[in-house]
Amino acid sequence: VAGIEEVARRAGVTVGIVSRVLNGDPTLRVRPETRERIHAAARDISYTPNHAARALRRSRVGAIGLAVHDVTNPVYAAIISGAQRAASANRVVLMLADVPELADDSVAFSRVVRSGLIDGLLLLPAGDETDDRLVEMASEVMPTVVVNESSERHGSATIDNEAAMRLATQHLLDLGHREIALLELDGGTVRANDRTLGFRRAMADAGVEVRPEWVIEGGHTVAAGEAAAEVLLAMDPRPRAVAVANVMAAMGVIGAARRHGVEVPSDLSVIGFNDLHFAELLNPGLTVVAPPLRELGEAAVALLTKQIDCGEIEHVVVREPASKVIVRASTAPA
Amino acid sequence: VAGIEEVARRAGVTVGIVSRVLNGDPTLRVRPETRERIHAAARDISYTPNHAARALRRSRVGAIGLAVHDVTNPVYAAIISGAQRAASANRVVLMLADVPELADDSVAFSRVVRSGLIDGLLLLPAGDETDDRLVEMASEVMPTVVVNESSERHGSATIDNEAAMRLATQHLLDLGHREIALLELDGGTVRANDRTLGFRRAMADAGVEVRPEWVIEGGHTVAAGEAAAEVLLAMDPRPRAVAVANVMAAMGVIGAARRHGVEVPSDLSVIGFNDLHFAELLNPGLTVVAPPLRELGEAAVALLTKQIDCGEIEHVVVREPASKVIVRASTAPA
DNA sequence: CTGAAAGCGCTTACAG
DNA sequence: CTGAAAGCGCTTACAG
Repeated sequence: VAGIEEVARRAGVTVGIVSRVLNGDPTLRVRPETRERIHAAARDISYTPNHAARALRRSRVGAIGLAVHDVTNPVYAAIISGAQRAASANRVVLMLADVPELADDSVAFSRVVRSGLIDGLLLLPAGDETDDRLVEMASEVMPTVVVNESSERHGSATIDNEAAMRLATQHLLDLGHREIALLELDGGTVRANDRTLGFRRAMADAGVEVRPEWVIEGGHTVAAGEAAAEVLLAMDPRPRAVAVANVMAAMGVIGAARRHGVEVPSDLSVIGFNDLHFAELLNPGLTVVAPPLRELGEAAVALLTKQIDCGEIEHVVVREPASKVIVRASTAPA
Repeated sequence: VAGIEEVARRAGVTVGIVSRVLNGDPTLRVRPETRERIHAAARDISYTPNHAARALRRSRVGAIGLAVHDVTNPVYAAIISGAQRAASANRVVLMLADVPELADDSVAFSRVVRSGLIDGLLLLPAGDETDDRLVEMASEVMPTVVVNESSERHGSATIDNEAAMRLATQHLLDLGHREIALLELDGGTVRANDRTLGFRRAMADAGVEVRPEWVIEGGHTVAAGEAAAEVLLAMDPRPRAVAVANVMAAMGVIGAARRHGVEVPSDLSVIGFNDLHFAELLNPGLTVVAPPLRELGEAAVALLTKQIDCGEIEHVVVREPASKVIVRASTAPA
């Protein structure tokens, strides 16, 4: 792997000139001919600047980290893929990291965050205290932005959770439902509150009463959703529709309903929050409200890049494209 | 972020000594007292060696790349998570990359592969020509190992596809099935052949005839599996069980069966290849043969690390733990 | 036992 | 218009 020295030798100039030509230094005046020779030489040997050397000199690496709780969680897929796309477009490399590992293993934290391996960190919190610890630790050392959750003191990129949940609820209302339950998101996060708020607003706007006992915590796992659904299905009277603030929990609801002999959607309509690439393949296919998660991932990268460049902490709410309801088979008219 | 200079200043020694003490240079003799002062100083300021400086000096980065076609493909989840775990254990950073991007965008390829950003590359081929191109390009520049597919000329880590498929087929045979079809994997890869071979071996060993028209290509997507199932279900006579060499295709089979009014499992037993975290949640829950994919990811990292260290190309087949059939609701006695 | 110095491959003021 | 040189933060032969 030949270096800049070799390019300089071939072009008959010094390495300084090569560097400035290849980096497009505007203050540099060279004859077009020299410039051409340099480009040709670089092309000939497929010259690629050494990453480490450049990073060391510039004290800027061209890489950002994305810390998630579980790479394999399908809910993160769209965000990760949006972030990856934006990173590529910005000529920045994206590195996946593990939140629990980073938070609990100080060697791992040092290696990834303190060593200058990355210029900034994107953090996708799940809602437990590990997240808070990590974001505090990281933000002391480098630009950090929280993704999918609001944050006062740190940069943050979110979707409009309230609007999305209002939309989901509206879908049930539009189908003629009035006996609607809510399975709230757990974790006490801002997004959990916003989703509950969206539900209540939609219900209030439609003049439909919210029965307090029909608003319970549904968690963010299949098991938690199942457990919550058990409670709901044992009630009398029982709701005829349920808005679930998390898609995993919504899957759990369908499973519990099946076991209870409750038909979805004829006995119970279910709508989840966030789309999944396999939502269509469930039985029944799961109706969801799909917020712009891919765009959220993209926006988060843009925000972090900006924060790395300018140092200013900003907050962004991604509203484009608007969330939309993807109607599948788990919801039906009342 | 303080550097080695600061540690040296605090400990009252030169940076050379600090470096050698902290890196555990065995040829170095220092008084325990000095050693202790150095460690204390490093601890005090939470000294972390600068990644770029160290990489530049050592010409060894401590990072490896993992190129996949689609980060969000749930089939890769277990492999990725195994690789991530092994990377952490080896104090190596894992970077996710996109196969098509790397193969088709020479700037991206240079930035990731030729710049010394990573020490080696893991490649998870999907079976198209992009993979071949990328593995050729990459292996010329750095240690490269192919994951989940055999390769003569490059390092490779695979599972025992034949044994796994034999197991899947055996499960159907054990249930008393004789009219068994096979949906082959597409792509003409070694693993595709091995899976087909496993099916044929199991059938031969059981003395059950394989009907040629019941062996067709099922692809590796839901849509392809559906299409293949349509063909199968239109046949007369029609198979009562089907072994599918890919799990996405198996999901497609279930969908197609449902639309045709063919009950799974009472009219048709279906077993897929590879587990999915949501296989349980499908309806019916999908029976699969689950090879040790997480261990495959781990082994791949180990192999690449070794290849980076010693330069020798090796091949490994991961057989521990053995593949196992996870019985769910999509298979039933004949 | 410890220090001084070269050098990894770049970028960028500073001279000419 | 172009060259020579310093320096980013480390590691490691080489001297003392």
